[in-house]
Amino acid sequence: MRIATWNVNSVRSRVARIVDWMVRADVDALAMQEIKCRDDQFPHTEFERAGYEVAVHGLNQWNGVAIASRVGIGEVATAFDGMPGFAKGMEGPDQPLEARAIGATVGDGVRLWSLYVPNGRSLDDPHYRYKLDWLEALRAAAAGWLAAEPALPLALVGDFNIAPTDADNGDPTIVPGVSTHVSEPERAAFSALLTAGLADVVRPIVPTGYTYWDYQQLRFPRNEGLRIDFVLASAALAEAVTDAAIHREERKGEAPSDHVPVAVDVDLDGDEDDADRPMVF
DNA sequence: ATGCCTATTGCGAATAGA
Repeated sequence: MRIATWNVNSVRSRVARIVDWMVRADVDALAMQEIKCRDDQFPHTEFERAGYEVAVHGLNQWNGVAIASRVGIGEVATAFDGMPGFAKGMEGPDQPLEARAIGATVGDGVRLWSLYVPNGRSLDDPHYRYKLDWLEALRAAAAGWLAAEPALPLALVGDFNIAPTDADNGDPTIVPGVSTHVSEPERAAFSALLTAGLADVVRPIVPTGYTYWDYQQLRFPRNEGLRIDFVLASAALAEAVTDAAIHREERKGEAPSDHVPVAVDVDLDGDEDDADRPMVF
């Protein structure tokens, strides 16, 4: 089974491009972030015509996540336990939840979460505290799932809005000590996910390369990007990974997202069916 | 060229992104 994650930066503005890629890249299940619409605005027909069922969690024009699958989709959840909310100018525990997480079981029992981690905005913004709290709640939830079922094939995928190492930051405007995405608390929060039993399964196979380039200042032609989109897998899933790719070519051409898809092949039943499927087209 | 920000709301300027 081939699973992928992609911050699409509005599903309505580039639905043809997204579905074309899914078909061309032979993707079985795609986790999307920043769909920027509600379920009733989502372009369901285009996905269905290509053979995908979609579970959507979108509240308004901001954020929004979805999972498209042609290998079944069930047990949909639109938040994880303990997930904090946020509203500008509000403090305290009653802030509304945003559409930043959707979980579903796809294929042969893979528990897939499409995650859009808060940006943080700046180190002194309340959104930054929210980002750290959100990540800690995610860690606690994932630790709970794995404690209950150590052999669970769990995938936490999406836009984590953190460049975990300096090698993941090629953008000269993102400065350690000044900018979000590279601060020590953010990197510690990411590292805590790994300690909780999740592994970045792309980096060992694709050791270099970014997943995001700002639209401004020729960031893509200059290759001044960030690696902030990840596939984090539990041990049971990580050992079944047979290939991975960052689809850099999706940053080219007409009206691209500022992020590119990241895809992983998993072979849970060990039959190596995917061994001869080309990863990049 | 892989090209100089982009999407949404709503009709223009604000918000958000990272």
